[in-house]
Amino acid sequence: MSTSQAPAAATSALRQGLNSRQAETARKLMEAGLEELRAVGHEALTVRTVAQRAGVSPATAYTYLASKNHLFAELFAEHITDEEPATYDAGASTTQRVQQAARDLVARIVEEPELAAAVTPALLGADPDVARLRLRIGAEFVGRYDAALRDPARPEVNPDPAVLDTLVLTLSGALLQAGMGIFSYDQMSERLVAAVAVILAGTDRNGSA
Amino acid sequence: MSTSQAPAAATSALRQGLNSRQAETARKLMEAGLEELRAVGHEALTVRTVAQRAGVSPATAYTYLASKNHLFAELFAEHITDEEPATYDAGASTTQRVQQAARDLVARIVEEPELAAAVTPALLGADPDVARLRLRIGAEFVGRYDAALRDPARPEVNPDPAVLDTLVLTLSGALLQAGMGIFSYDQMSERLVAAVAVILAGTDRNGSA
DNA sequence: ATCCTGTCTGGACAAGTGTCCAGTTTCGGT
DNA sequence: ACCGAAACTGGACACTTGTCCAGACAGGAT
Repeated sequence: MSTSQAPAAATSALRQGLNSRQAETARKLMEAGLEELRAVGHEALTVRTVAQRAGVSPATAYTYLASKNHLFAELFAEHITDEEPATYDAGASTTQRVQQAARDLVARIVEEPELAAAVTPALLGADPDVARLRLRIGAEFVGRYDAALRDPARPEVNPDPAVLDTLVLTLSGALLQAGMGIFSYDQMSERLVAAVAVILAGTDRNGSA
Repeated sequence: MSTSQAPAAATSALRQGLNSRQAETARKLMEAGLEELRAVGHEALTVRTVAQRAGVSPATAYTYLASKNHLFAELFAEHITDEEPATYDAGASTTQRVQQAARDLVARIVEEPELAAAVTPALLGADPDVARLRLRIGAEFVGRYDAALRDPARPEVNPDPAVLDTLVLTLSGALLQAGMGIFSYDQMSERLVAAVAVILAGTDRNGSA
């Protein structure tokens, strides 16, 4: 009865309601997780090896990380979120802006190829921790395309939701197909840029390839 | 030295180069797999429970099924492939034909919701068996959209590959998002139909919403 | 009827995953 | 300097997954 293992909520928010000591442990685990991922890939990585690299016992690691998948989702969400928003050339057409957004996003993802490979299966899990992160990641995608779709001259008018949905669907699809190895993450960029051109061909009238 | 466990290739084609006895065992396993999937869902299903339901030892099951994921991929490929090709109304626009194709595909998928939920994560695995099936499934998707895109009056002219790619990306994306629980498989149909309208808005000139 | 080839069985096995708990360390407050 | 609460440790645990092998079994050819 002298312990209370779980920080804050039992299986929740890695970065919420942690005191400084816990925050430090969590940070070490995240960093070790990314290093381990780069070093051995997502297949070989286990929560225990991450714990070891972080200089922490497996039991401790499990109080912060519900699972391997949770770690991957957390790392990916952080990676994709930690980027300054793009600024678009004033003269760019909608198509050009959205294509830029797609390229930026893919570039960011490709920076950590192992993470990209790890996250797609991870996000499909049923863990509540993962579910929360899925929403955050999805929101980030929507936010980026939404921003790119807005006319710089009139940023208050909302983009067509059907177009936005379709763009996000192609992005998810590209992520899935790259995750499956149907095409490389390098080719992903071209595919998405082409898809953007197709999708906006009916809407945007000055800039589709 | 008295055995040769693996049928044909060590870890390959479930339906190729099997003699009648093996084919019978394989069939029993596939049927039992689908029943088990319906009964307990893909989380609880294990190769061992499928073996038991099929009246076969676990060791035998493992000579046909490399893994749970392999089973799911095999079942899904069979399910999606075993359907008579749609016929389209002669007067239908390209958009209408493609929307019909999307609806048919989703309808087919929704027939076995547990299978749909199981297959998305399964297809992301690295097993060679799964990789083979991924290609077959992908080809089926492409084939259906390709057929729907062709003008019934001039079926020999190939559809724009960029449009075809984009359609397949949205389909994969919808599958992924439904697999993640972002929307239900019921909503999937609407989303895809809307996406088709957006994608073909620039191309097809008589039938987009 | 017998043999031979190949399929199937039963059970043991190693490896990995997440849980649990009793005990130790750390650190802030008094 | 001490005390108590909270974080961490080490190790055992139950469970699942896929592999392996020696032997039992069936079915067709001779």
